[in-house]
Amino acid sequence: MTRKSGGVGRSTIRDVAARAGVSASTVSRVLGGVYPVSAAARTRVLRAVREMDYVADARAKAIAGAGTPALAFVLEDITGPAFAHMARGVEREAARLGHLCLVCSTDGDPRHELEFIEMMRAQRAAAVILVGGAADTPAYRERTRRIADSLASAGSRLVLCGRPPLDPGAPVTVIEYDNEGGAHALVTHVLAQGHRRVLFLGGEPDHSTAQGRERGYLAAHRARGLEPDPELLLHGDFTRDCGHRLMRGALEQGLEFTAVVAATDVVAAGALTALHETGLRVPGDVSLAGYDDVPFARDLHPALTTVHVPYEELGRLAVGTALGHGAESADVHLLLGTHVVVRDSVAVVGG
Amino acid sequence: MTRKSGGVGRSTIRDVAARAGVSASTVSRVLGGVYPVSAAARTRVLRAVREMDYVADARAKAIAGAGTPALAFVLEDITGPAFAHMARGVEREAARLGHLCLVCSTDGDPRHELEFIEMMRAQRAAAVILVGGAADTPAYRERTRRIADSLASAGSRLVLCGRPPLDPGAPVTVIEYDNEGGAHALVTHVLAQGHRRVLFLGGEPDHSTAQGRERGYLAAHRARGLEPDPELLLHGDFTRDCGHRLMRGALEQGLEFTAVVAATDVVAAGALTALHETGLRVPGDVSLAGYDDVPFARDLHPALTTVHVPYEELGRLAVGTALGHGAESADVHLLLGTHVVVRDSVAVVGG
DNA sequence: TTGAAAGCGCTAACAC
DNA sequence: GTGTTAGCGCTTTCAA
Repeated sequence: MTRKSGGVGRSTIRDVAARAGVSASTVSRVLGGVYPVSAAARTRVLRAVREMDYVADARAKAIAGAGTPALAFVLEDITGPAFAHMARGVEREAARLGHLCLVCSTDGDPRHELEFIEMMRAQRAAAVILVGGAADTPAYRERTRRIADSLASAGSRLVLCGRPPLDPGAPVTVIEYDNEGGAHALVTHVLAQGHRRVLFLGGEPDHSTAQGRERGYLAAHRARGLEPDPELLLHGDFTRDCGHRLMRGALEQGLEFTAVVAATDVVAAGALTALHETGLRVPGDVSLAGYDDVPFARDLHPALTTVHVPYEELGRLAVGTALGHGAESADVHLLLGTHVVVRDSVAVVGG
Repeated sequence: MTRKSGGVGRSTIRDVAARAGVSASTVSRVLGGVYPVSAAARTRVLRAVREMDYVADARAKAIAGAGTPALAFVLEDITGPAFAHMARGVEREAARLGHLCLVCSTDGDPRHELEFIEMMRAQRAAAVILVGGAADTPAYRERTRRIADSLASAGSRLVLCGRPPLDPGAPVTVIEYDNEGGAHALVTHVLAQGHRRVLFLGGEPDHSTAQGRERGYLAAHRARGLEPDPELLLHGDFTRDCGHRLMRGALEQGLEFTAVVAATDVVAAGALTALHETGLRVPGDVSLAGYDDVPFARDLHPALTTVHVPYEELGRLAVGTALGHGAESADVHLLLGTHVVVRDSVAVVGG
């Protein structure tokens, strides 16, 4: 007796069939809503379904070739505001398209990342979306390329969302945003206020996001015929504490500067507090700018001048493009624009 | 010819078996790592697996009774800092225990919630975790009770994380934190600074979280023999804009108060900006407190006095307790403590 | 319109 | 040790 009869334990399509006095195929057809079924049978089946509170096992369905595959996304830390917004974009678009979402946090450990990707591959996810920047090294490219191939050969697809692209030919969808352009515009704005010694604060030096923004910082200087003092580049990570620590350090060392551009708004928040603690006025004594335009940026005091990044849109597009085409379609590479949001934390130098 | 031979499309355990010159069972045994297999066979199998980049289909595994079921969590909006921290707790603990996580955002719409829960039930998730407060109405209790029963009868389990509990006897795990106690302590602290007209700002009036905090606000007053003016209770929602709008409104109307306690830190952030815009000094002219102790609270200016809630722990416990026991185990109900974090935004009245 | 039967990819009980 | 066989819960031919 393999049949489980009682109320406990999920009921199967055969239980429903028995109760409705039809065959399993008929139940399947009713639930699928496709094939012709007599009104009488349909009614009896639906009643049985309701009475038993039956839901078809999605995994069995999937294995039998029906059902919509899940979407997977992997990020570093869901509590980061930028990550969270990309996640929201992914999640919303997936829901709109009827897909379930699998999610994993790596805490920045590439080994976890690999493990997770294996799991998602085992789940036969329609696509695996890697969210957020990474160290853009040869090792990264090789490892990620291998993941892309492996996913592709399993009928799935890799999507890089806000992450360094791979060498041409890799079966991958890339949705980026313009770190360099945004930083260029922002720093240009700062320089236009007369600042000449602008600190660049935070960000891991080999991280693609930090590098892009730093390139913009440099380019903006050079476009004005300026060559920034290398001492003004202070690296660390992307945390609030890093911004705080670096800022204090710079102040205590007596480093000279009139403005600071932080790698992210979160870093800027820490820096701002350090500035306040030192008794410096922003932007009276020193100007400060961030990057990301996270929600709390406008409630800092002064409201933070920053660069807006369409994070949610990024996530949405990642899903849309990944699902929108078969494996042989052209490999999409999108670059979304950013723009400066001028608020109150940057002022004319000496003003 | 049902066998797909080429490189495209996932390969099956039988493909691996054929390549290694063994039966499918042997492959299964090698991969499962349990049964005795000859070294020779094991080697050949592992080589084939590597060469074909094979990963067993987790869904087929699951359906055959092996594999670890996924965990599901449903929240309103992943970009809310409090939600995000609970999500992190859930996700980390799930990962530690080897479970995958399914995630859904409802945008606060109970219909979406129901839809999602159906999907998770179809996935045969080990547990469905509902994250975040809700309107605690009879309809809520009934609906949620039905969900709990339905999940239980399918061998899954409902977990309420930071959400109103159900009537006794419901097959549900509840992990709450002390909204009322935290608010009581916070408001007591504010009153101790001599404030007598304390605004309570934001939060949907029928939302369990807001209600709990409001109860604490009231209780703290009454414990001092004070009866707060009903006019000082300003309802809305949990957004930054609500805090901003409500605060401006109160100021423009000339409502009298010397301190404001916001329903959340996010609401407090909006209120703080409104205060600044009006030229009022905090805490010189008016004191301000929040609730949640989100990361940006200490980078507001002045740093925000608030109530710390162990959100991540909440999520972690939700997973742990849900998975830790069979269906017939005692129905856990935990209430986690909170504590006031005194920073700089509340001062002695008139100080 | 319907049921029986085969099959999806995997595991596990049962021989050999 | 290893292969054969019989499921897991579902969909989908194929006949009837």
